Amino acid sequence: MRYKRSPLMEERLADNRQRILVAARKLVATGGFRAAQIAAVAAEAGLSTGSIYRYFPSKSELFVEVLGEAVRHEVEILRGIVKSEGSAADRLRRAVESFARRAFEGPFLAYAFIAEPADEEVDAERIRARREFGNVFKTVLREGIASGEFPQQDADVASACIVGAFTEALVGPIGPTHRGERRREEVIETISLFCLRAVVGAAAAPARGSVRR
Amino acid sequence: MRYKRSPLMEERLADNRQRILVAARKLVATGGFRAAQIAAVAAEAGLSTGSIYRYFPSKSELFVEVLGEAVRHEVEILRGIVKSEGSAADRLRRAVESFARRAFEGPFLAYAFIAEPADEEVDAERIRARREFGNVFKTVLREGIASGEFPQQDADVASACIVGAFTEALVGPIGPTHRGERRREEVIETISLFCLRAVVGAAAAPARGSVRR
DNA sequence: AAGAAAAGTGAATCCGCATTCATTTGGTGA
DNA sequence: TCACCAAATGAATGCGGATTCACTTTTCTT
Repeated sequence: MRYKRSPLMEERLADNRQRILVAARKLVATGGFRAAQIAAVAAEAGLSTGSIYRYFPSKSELFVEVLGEAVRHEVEILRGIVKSEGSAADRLRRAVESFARRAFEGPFLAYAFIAEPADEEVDAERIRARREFGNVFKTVLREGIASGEFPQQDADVASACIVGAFTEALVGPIGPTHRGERRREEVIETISLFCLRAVVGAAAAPARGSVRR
Repeated sequence: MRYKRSPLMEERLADNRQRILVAARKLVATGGFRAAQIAAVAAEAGLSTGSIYRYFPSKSELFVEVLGEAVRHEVEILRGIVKSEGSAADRLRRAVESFARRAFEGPFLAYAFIAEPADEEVDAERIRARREFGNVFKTVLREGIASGEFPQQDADVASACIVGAFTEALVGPIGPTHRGERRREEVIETISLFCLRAVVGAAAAPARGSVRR
């Protein structure tokens, strides 16, 4: 009779797969893509290099999945904020702040996903990711424009600008130079205000209990 | 007696060096870093692979110089605009527009320099480049803030945001997807208005004879 | 418990390129 | 013109890693 995987086995396999993904993410988060060779991933996951290929057809596909997972998670959070209650401006600000804050928490991972050189396929995925982020912001933008809260503007371009703006501002502190912890909230606020003003077209009051000066 | 290079020879050597740089730039502009192997550069420059190493110690250094040259040129132009007459807002807008317009003209080169994966050293140079661009914008920002034309804000972060904003907005149209020629001026204007509003904190009128709608 | 098939292993391959180097080519000074 | 040295050449080498595969171990079926 044909071989059949027991549920236990099934689970162990799924577990291995997951462990590989986690190991890969961890390596990227720690030392960037450069540190994430297959051999290293295998060691981290407690498997042999050969085994990796039993779960993923190639290194690229593995990392595309790692990136994809992270992005899906991030987008979910942002979507949640965007769909929540409040003015378009407020939701936009909260989304930017939320993203920035998380980027500060996992700097290397963020850096790798935002800016570190990688191979073609992974890079294509990164571009897709940026587009997805952009789309989330585009949603709020459109709502704000429709409601008259924001002035008329090309939402595609403007949302790309938003993504670019906080991305770049974050890579500075995130990448080589680490600004001190103290400045962190200040940077986050500057970024979100920047985006807000850009879109609103007027000095947006810091609003609720945000950190000042 | 000791060997001495004739002026003619001297010139030919300098010429070769220059031709290598041009060849390298051309290849990057055409097919990105991926297409710019030493062998290809050599062929394009009409030399052998070995000869390249007579002029540059390594591939990385060659491309660092290529990038550096391009950046120096760009920064010069931007500096010129920043130092020209006019309100801070106007100079800022013109600088952004100028940069964006040139990026549209040489899309691949811009893409490669802005976003394409490359090796560590080249990438470090790219980061330096972004910082330089940022510094230019920081200058206007500071002036505008000092004069009260712009509201108080962290010029470091804000200038990074500006660079990031137009960079990202350009890589979209520049990279994989090419929006039609028609949208070009529109995109440029959206970008510069975005940056302007972000910094000024108020809807800035399109001013002079800029393209509308 | 034996045989069959899957899963796991890691040393050996393979590959793409940068880099080198033994030769050849061609300026340079006497 | 000769002897010599710099410059140019491009085939051969070296290298970092991904990928493979012959072999071992584990799991499943009867």
